Parts: sequence; structure tokens; C-alpha cells
Amino acid sequence: MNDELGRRCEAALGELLQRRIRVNLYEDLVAGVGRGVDITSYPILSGLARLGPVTAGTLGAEVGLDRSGVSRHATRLEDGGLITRRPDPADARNTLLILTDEGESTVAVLRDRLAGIFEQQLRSWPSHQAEQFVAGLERFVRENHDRSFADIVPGTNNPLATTDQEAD
Amino acid sequence: MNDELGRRCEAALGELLQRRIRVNLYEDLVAGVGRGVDITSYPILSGLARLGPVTAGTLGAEVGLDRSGVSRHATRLEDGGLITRRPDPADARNTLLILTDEGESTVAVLRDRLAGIFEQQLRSWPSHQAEQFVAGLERFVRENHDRSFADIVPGTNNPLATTDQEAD
DNA sequence: CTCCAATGCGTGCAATCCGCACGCATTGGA
DNA sequence: TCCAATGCGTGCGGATTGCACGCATTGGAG
Repeated sequence: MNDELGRRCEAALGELLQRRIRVNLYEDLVAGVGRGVDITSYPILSGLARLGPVTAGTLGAEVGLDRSGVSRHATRLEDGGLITRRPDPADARNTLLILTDEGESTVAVLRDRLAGIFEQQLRSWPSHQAEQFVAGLERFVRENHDRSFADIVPGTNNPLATTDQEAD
Repeated sequence: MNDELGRRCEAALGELLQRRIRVNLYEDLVAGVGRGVDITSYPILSGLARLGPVTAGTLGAEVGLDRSGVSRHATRLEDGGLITRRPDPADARNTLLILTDEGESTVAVLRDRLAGIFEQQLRSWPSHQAEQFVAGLERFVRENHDRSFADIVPGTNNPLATTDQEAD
């Protein structure tokens, strides 16, 4: 019975990660906010709110984006007045990204919107199921945060190499 | 205590959906597979395996992608020998996308890889927690499948309109 | 039978986004 | 003083996406 869990998890996770729900949820969420916020920069804002003032490189590592990409999003968000760049007093090479007050409130509003949606949805669940689900989700995320497929199956860049052949 | 669930769910879901884990997991998973499979076409393959022969439009609606995008991915995957286009006998306007045998096996291998990863991870959990998590995940996905933010908060294209003012 | 609105696919096109590489500035040690 | 190391921001090429258009097919109306 337990053997099914991995497969079921893959199927459900697939639906969740593979575009549809993500796009539906986040794209509509940030639509109309303006100030340079889009479906990709929301993670940046969110990460910034979570980490506090950090460099573009650090934030990029957090959200899984190249520094250059973070820098570009940061510029747009800066133009929108949501974040500010400040030189690091400790090391002038670093440029710290900082949420402005408006940025903080924007993140808070967006976050509350999503939280409200999920809250409303989970309210219709048996409370223990909702609690277990969220707890499991948190654990799952935590355990996967720094893990990549390459880490799990080392040296396996081509999982199909032994199963299929070239199809030119 | 229950009020926290929405917020916790948002935080965890955010990590999951916002790029990092998704990229880490799927990008490495499909790396080296070739045949036109990339991080975006995997959902297409997966969806095709789940739905059976469908039109590009239907598949696009399933994964949340425009028909044109599906068509392009389909062309690439067709070049890779993983799918085939077949005119719909019932309606010549439709072009059905069908997995080739190689496509089926490719999907199966990738899916098994992921399922194995999750299985292995969940094995270290208390069995009831893993079971509850997966069950909750399935329910969550099912309930959100056809739901978008706009559906939930109708007429709210700019959730910040009443909270923040114009900047600049 | 003919005509036409509706439907659906595939491509041209412009916009966007991303990673790599480069130039520039700063740091800290030789 | 000099130089390797570090980090940011931009130029550039590649890739992807959505919209719009052209083309083909369908099914019903006249």
C-alpha cells in the first residue's frame, strides 16, 4: 500500500508544479499590481521579505535564478518603488536589496490574499486532514529545498540512456 | 490555531511553486533525455500520457498553455520520435497528438524516477504522515485544478487597488 | 447543391525572459 | 603598491510564449 505513495505523490506534484495551477494562481494574483511585479518577480519579493536585506547573488540562490536575472527584476521593482538598493556598509562590493515600506505592504497584501484563499479552501476539510496536509507540505518543502535530482541520483544526467536508444 | 494553516500553506506552496524546487527537480530530471524533452515539454508528455490522444487545444487547456505553444512543443517532440500527429477520423479539423511507444516508455521512465525519489523520501516519514500528506495533496490539487485566482476573488484584477496607491 | 459562420491547427511576429560573459569597482593579502 | 578574488550590472544570443493571421474542415441554412 505504501508503494503507491511515491507514484501518487509524483502525479499530484506534477499537476501542481507543471504550469497550470501555478500559472492560474500566481499570474492572476499579481495581475494589475503593476510596479514591475509579475509572476516571476513575486518570488523575488517574497524571498526578500523572508530573508531581509540580501545581495542579488544570495537572493538568486534562494529562488533558483541567476544573479543577472535577479538584478534585472530588482531594477524593475526598484523603478516601481517596491525595493531599494543600498551599498553594504561592510563590503562596498555588495549591493543589498531592501524592501521599501510600500514593498513590504505589497508583499503582505499578496501573501494575505493567497493565505486567505488556502485558508478558505482548507476550512472545508476535516481539520486534522488540513493540519496533516500542511505539516507534510512544510516538511516536504524543507527536505527538498536544497535537493536537486542530480543530488539524489548522482551521475545520472541521462536516466534514459539504458532504457531507450538513439532516435536520431 | 487553524487560522495559521492558510498562511503556512501559502509559505510552503510558495517555496514549492516559486521556481527553485521545480527547476531543481524537473530541469535535472529531463536533462540529457534529448528528443526535444525539456522542463516545459515534460508536462505535455505527462499530460498526453494521462489523457490519451487529444488535440493540441485540449492538451493546452489541461497544462495551461496556448495551443500554439503546445503545437511547437509537439513538433519538437515529434521530431524526437516521442509523439505522432494523426488526423481525427471523426473531424478532420482536429489533429490528435499521440504518444509513440518510445514516448510512452520515456514518460514511464521519467515518472518512475520521480516516483522513486518521492517514495524514498516519504519512506523516512511516519507512515501515517506520509499517507495523510499525499492524500491531502491529491485533494488540494483536485480542488484547484480548474480554479484560478480570478475565480475565487471575482472582479479583483488589482488586489492592491484598495490598499495601496499609485506610485510615481 | 451552394454558401457561410464556426472551429481548430500551425506559423509569423514581437515581446519577454534567462544564462553566460564581459567590464568595472572593491576588497584583502602578498 | 600590486594583484587575485569577489560581486554587481549590462550586452548579447538563444529560447519560449501569446496574439494574430492564413488555411482547411465542418455543419447547418437557404
